[in-house]
Amino acid sequence: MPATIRDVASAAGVSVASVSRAMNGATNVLPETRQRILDAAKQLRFTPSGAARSLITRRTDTIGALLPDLHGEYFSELIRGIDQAARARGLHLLVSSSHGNADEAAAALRAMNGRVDGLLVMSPHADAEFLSHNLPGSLPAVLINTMIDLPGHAAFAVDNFGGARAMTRHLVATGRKRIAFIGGPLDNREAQERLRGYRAGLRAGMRESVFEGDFTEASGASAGRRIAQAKRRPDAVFAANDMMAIGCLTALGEAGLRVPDDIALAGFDDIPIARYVAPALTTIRVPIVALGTAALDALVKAFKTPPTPANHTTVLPVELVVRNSCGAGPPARPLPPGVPAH
Amino acid sequence: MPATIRDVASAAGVSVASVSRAMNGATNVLPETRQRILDAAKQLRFTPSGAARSLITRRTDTIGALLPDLHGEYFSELIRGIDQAARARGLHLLVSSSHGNADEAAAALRAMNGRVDGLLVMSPHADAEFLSHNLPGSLPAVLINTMIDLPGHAAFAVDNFGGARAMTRHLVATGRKRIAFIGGPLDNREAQERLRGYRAGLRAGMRESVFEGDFTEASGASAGRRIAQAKRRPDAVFAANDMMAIGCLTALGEAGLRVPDDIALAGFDDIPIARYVAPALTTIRVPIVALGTAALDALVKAFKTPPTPANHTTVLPVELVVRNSCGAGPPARPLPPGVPAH
DNA sequence: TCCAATCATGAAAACCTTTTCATGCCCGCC
DNA sequence: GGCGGGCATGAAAAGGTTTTCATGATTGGA
Repeated sequence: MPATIRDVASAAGVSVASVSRAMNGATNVLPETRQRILDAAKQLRFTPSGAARSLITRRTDTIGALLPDLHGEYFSELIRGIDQAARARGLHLLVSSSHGNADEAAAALRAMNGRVDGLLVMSPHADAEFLSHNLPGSLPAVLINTMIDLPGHAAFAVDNFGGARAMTRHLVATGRKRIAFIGGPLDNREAQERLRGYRAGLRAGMRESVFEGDFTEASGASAGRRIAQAKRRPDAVFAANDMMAIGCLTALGEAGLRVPDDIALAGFDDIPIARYVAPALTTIRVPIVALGTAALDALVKAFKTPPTPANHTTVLPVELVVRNSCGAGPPARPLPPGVPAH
Repeated sequence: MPATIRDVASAAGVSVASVSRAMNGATNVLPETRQRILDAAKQLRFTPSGAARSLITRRTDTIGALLPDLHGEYFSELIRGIDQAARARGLHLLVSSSHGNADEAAAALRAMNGRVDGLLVMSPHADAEFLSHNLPGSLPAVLINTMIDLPGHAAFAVDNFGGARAMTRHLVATGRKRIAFIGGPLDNREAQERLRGYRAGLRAGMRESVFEGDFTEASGASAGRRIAQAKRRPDAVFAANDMMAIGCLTALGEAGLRVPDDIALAGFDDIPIARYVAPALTTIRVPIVALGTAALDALVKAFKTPPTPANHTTVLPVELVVRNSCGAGPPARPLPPGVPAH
């Protein structure tokens, strides 16, 4: 039985309208009356109900984020970007994660209606039809990391194809002959693009060699073990994301292979941890934080100007970051501490 | 202008009550009527307004989490634990982060009222008075990582003192003579406890040596530089959290010091990255994920049984994890890949 | 001195849903 | 054949706030 605005009104001997005015800082209330109201409110520990308020206001000051997952360095960074931009605008964040199947995702989408002013959707396996069916009508939404063209919705993605091609070409250019690829989930659009980039980056005549993975460290380790035992062992491994590369790194080390001397290794994403592993991971830098802030900014913009029927999908550029794991790293880099100078 | 329940009702030629019943799966509606209603709802893309619904229902199926920050490995893990438990119960997560000052935190707390069924509060600098003043009355709340005793609220914390003491004792036991400590923010309760534990772990006669830090990697690096140049250089550094230890590791390496040969290094938290740095970081394992799930579980329990006036604060045990950065790591551990066997 | 205008305040509608209670129908049973 | 009971449905209240409109008082000017 929390105190309501009525309780405050009767305690202060005024009408609910005056309480509302006083609480919201309207000017047209006598200073003396306002003080009486504020005192009563404090005494009763009154806090306006967000539900009631946003029912009438039609504003929640909250944006919803539908993400495939909430943990791990990638999403941590993404949320950081979103949160940063949201806080700058005084918006709250309602997060919803991990929708294995479409029904769950649809339910989550529905549950958001009326609790948020807009939606940030990153759903790697959702297609255009699913979204256009399940996105609550008239709720602004911005799509993240999907190549879907959904008229009326802004979308942001990173250049997965270009990045993977650049990395593959880099490995080719540094003399690697047999480049293996550890892929992501088959139904994941980003993973598909990266695989496509890998293929495009191979030199004519090179044989592709794709190992299965699912973006987890464990799957990278498993692929790494298979790679270490391959009859004709690759001299380079390109993992579709950093976590798999790190798993692979461990597995290769345990198999007695030296990175990068025996085998080069590269990842994708440039999550913070990539700099810290030994050897430091060559990877493709994805502007994860910027992705989050850009998406939120676009969403806020959509609040003001109703989205044009033409969709606008922005592809953020990525960047090749060469470190030591591919053998082409800057020799000037100081040795990792703890490693004998030898 | 989203469709409301009224639109659906008139489209299907029934009353709003029937629509509500049909949408919520009540049994007492004729199959034929239900189908007509569901069709109309789908056609109009009707989604019930969460605000209106939770206004009358007095349930939001959402829990609010007030955290000091959202990014970084520590919070990523914490959120993971919370999200895991929340999803298992079909609850949503409204997160709010980074409240530099008390006013912001109070505002965030107020904004949650009426939008959540319960609160998870981790606010390292909030004291009991602040909380008892600003926690919306009658909203169940669970406190995380605070030693505050707030009657009627469950609280969870980790054994910061015991962990820090154990680590210090371990360094002492492995023969370190001059152990420096890099502290966290002065107003942070956890940091205070860890400092206290460090002091308690030193052997009588050992001089304490505390360097300033703020839990960030940069502050750890800065402390590391000062340590490397100290006139009587410590032979061990115990950082109050892993990120500072990692910053320190880099700084020590750049100063030409070898870890652990020249100087031992230890952290606190055992965030995932601690295993990957070279040398792997000796640290205190904090059950971060368990902390999150336990807190959420306790909150859900508080929904059912009104909290007893007696408060119940649970201290989770921590564990010493010895790796290579303190020179006492298991020699059996395979060399990090890429490091010449030498 | 009177009228108009300004201003603080209150009454009530509106937001959208759930739920209780009433109504009317049909069926089965005595 | 009449009556009670079960059942589908509708009308209306409730939930807590904001906001519009009306009201009454006070002030300033003519």
